[in-house]
Amino acid sequence: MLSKGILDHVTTARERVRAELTAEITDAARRQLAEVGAAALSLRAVAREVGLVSSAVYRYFPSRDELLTRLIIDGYDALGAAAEAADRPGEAPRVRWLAVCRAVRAWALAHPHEYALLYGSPVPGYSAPRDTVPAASRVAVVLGRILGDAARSGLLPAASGDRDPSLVSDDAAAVLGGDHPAIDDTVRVRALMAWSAVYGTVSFELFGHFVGSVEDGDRYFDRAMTELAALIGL
Amino acid sequence: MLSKGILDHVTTARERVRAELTAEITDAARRQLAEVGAAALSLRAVAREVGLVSSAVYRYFPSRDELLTRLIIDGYDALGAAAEAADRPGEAPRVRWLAVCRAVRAWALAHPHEYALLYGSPVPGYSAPRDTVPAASRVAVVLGRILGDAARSGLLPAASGDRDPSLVSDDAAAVLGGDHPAIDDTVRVRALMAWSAVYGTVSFELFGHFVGSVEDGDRYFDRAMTELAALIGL
DNA sequence: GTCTGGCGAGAGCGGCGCTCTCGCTCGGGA
DNA sequence: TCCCGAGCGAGAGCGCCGCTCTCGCCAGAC
Repeated sequence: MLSKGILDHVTTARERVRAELTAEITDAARRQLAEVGAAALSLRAVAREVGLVSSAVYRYFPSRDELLTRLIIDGYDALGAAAEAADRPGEAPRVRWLAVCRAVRAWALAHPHEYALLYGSPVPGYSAPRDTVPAASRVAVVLGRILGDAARSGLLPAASGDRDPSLVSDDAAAVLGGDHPAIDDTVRVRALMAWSAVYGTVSFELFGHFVGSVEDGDRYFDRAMTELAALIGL
Repeated sequence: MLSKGILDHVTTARERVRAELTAEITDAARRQLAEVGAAALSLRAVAREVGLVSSAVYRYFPSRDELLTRLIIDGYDALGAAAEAADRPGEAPRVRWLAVCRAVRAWALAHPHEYALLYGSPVPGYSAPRDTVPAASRVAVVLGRILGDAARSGLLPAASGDRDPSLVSDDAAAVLGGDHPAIDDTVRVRALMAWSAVYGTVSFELFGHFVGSVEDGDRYFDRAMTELAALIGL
């Protein structure tokens, strides 16, 4: 290890087998997560599943929380990919909105424990929010693009042009449709609110807060999301 | 213990001291919860704080989850009381709506771990949703009463009168303003959606999903809740 | 061909939830 | 007033958990 040369990206045999075992561990952890949830995910059980003694796993993940962080990032990526795949850029904005919302809900219902890990209570003392931001933004980017396309196609009414970075940050404004005369802070607040309302709706259903209030979750969800689409002008 | 007579509600000395120790345990548990969160709440640490050996606590709570269930119910009651106290039945509906929403957010910010216990990921395998329902409904009852008062004061426009118990249950419909020609299923869906949107907004802020997007949480929250009020017609 | 860095195993620490057994004590029935 | 058993707290212990440290080995880098 004298120097870091040009060909360092050529993985050595050691690095390859290490990457493979790391993947094997995260796969086992993901299975555990899906079965018993994040709270009951045990590094020792993961180790048993991959045929290692528990201490050996620490060669690959410095702590249980690091392993969970890995699963969080992977979860955000999977959810983001599902949202991106559900978008149909040619369609009308409200059709696209509903399709993406449905995809988010479907992913959540199919992966309840992973969804809870992403959007439920933060599990450890405080994991690593910074690493997770890019992956976590993917759904927001999809929804923001729908809003921007709607504005560019002239669907949204003219707006006042209010702009206050302390209300909605510049970064978020760029994602939420970008610069367009039909998008001002009122629209951005509505969009942000709609975004969190989607997760509020999915979380309530998944965490049982709709028990006794909503019977047909599918139909309720579609109607709620349609109301939201109307709120942001789609 | 031959019979359960008329004066059984007169607590015996034994029952009184038992109730006192039970309260002491739940108080200690609540302090622990506020400090370290539900995931790290340890029955042994609670026992240490009240000066008991861990096994003695099992005389009062059959398991850690039962203790958590107690804290969940207490939390719902505290939040519900805060919401009820914030309501001002004489004021305009949208003023009342905003006041109650602010109270919910304020309580959540003041008791983040308790809020996470109530509205974050369900902690155990599955606690006891049935016992918690009455306490959990209190906030919804307050918001529903505001909607009903608005309808009775003629603020809401006439509605189509749609009624579909599989979309919104009869129980929920009774809470959400009750029977009134201005309240149909569209309004009920909007109200239910607004309710979950409130928690989506608070949860996003509390769980860090607004980091990088919203700087001034107070102002954002007020504007978002105002948009919601407009959506349900207040 | 050597040798060293990375590896897995093993033992062990403290803490956890929970169980069971054992004496004590004190309140309530006689 | 007495006595006795229900209810109690303590203690030991089981099998988990996360995490640490040490040791011997072996293969891959030079």
